[in-house]
Amino acid sequence: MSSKTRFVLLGLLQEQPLTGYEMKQLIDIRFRFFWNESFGQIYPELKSMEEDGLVVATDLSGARKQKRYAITKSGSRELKLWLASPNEKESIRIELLLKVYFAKYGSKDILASQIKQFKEAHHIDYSILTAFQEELRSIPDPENNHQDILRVIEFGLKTNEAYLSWCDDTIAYLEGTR
Amino acid sequence: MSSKTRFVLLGLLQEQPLTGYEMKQLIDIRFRFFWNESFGQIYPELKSMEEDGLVVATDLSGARKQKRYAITKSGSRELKLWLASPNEKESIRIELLLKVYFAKYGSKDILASQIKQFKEAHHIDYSILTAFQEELRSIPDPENNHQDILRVIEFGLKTNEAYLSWCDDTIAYLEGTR
DNA sequence: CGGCGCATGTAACTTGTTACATGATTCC
DNA sequence: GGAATCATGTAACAAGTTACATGCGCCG
Repeated sequence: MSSKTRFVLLGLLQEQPLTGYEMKQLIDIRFRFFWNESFGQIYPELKSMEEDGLVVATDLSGARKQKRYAITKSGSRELKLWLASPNEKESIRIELLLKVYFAKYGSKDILASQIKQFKEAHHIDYSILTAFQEELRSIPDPENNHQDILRVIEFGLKTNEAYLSWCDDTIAYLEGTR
Repeated sequence: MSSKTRFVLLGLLQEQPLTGYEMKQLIDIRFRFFWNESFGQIYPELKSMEEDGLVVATDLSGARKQKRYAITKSGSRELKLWLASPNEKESIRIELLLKVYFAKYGSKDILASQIKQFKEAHHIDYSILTAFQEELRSIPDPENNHQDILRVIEFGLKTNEAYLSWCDDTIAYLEGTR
C-alpha cells in the first residue's frame, strides 16, 4: 500500500503550476468524495518531489512567502507511468455499517439518528456534485476536456444516490420496528 | 481518527466466543466491502483488551495452541458506549477515480482495461453479497435477528450496482472516443 | 512426508493525522 | 486592530501493513 500523494499532486500540476495550499483546496473540493490528503503529507511530499526532480519550485517574492510548483518533464513521465500501472484495491471504511451490523446490541433510535446524520452529509455531497456538474456543463467544451471529469462526478452522483435511497429504506425499517 | 479495531472485535464476540483467527475470517468475509483488519492489528489489540478487562482468554489445551476470547460485562458496556457514540467521517480512497480524473494525460485503452478490472472485482463482491443474502433468507428467523445484517447487505448491493452501471457507461464512453 | 490451512505473535516499516509554530495579507 | 484566511512547515504520534518466525494438524 504505497502512498499515492505524489501522483495526485503531479496530476494537478500537469494542468497548471500551483502552491501546496491550492492543491490541498482542489483535493478537498474536487476529490472530496473519494480521496483526501492532509498538509502533513502534502508539504513534505512536495519537498521530496523537488529533490527527485519531478517538480520545480518558484519562490514568489513579495507575496506571502508562497512557493509555486511546476511539473517537470521527468514529473510528467512519472505521472504517465502511474496512470498505466495497476490500481490498488480501494480502501473503504464505513463505521456506520459496523453499527448497523451490530444493531441488536444498541438502541434503534440512536442508530436511526446516526443514519439521518449520514444521509445529511451525503445530501451535501450530492448537492456539491450537482453544482460542479452544472458548472462544467455551462462552460463550452469544444475539445471535450471536461468529459473525464464529468465521468468522475457521475460516479459520485450514482453512489450518493444509492446511499440516500438506502438511508431512507433503513430509517423506515428502524422506525417501523419500534 | 482513533482505531475502531477494538469495537469490531467486541461486536463479533458479543455473539459468541472466538479466536483471533476466526475473527479475521469473519471480517474478511462479512465486512469485506466496507471494512478490513489485519492480524497485525487484531492480535496486539486482543492482548490490550484482555489487559483492560474487556475480554477473557481461554487457552484451548490439546488443540493447536488456540486462544478463545469471550467478552466480559465490561466489554459489553464498552460496545454499547461505542454504538451510541458519534461516527467518524467514513474514509474512502479509490485510485481508479483519480486516474479517470486525469485521463487526458494517459491512455484511454489502458484506463478502459483498468475499469474492466474494477468491474470484475465488484461483480465478485456482488455475487458474494447475493449469496450471503440468500443464505440468510433461507434460514428461518422468527425473532428478526437477521434484519440488521440484511440492511448491511442491501447497502453493499446498492453501491455495487451503482459501481457496475457506472463502469458500463464509462467503458462505453472511453471506447466511443477512440 | 510434503504442502496447505490453522493459529499466534512480533518487529520493522510506512502511512497518515494532529497539533503546533510562524507570519503575512485582507477585510471589516 | 482583530479575525479570518492564506501559506508553509515540522514534530510527535497513531494507525495500519508486511514480512517474518514458529509450530501444529490434517489430507493425500
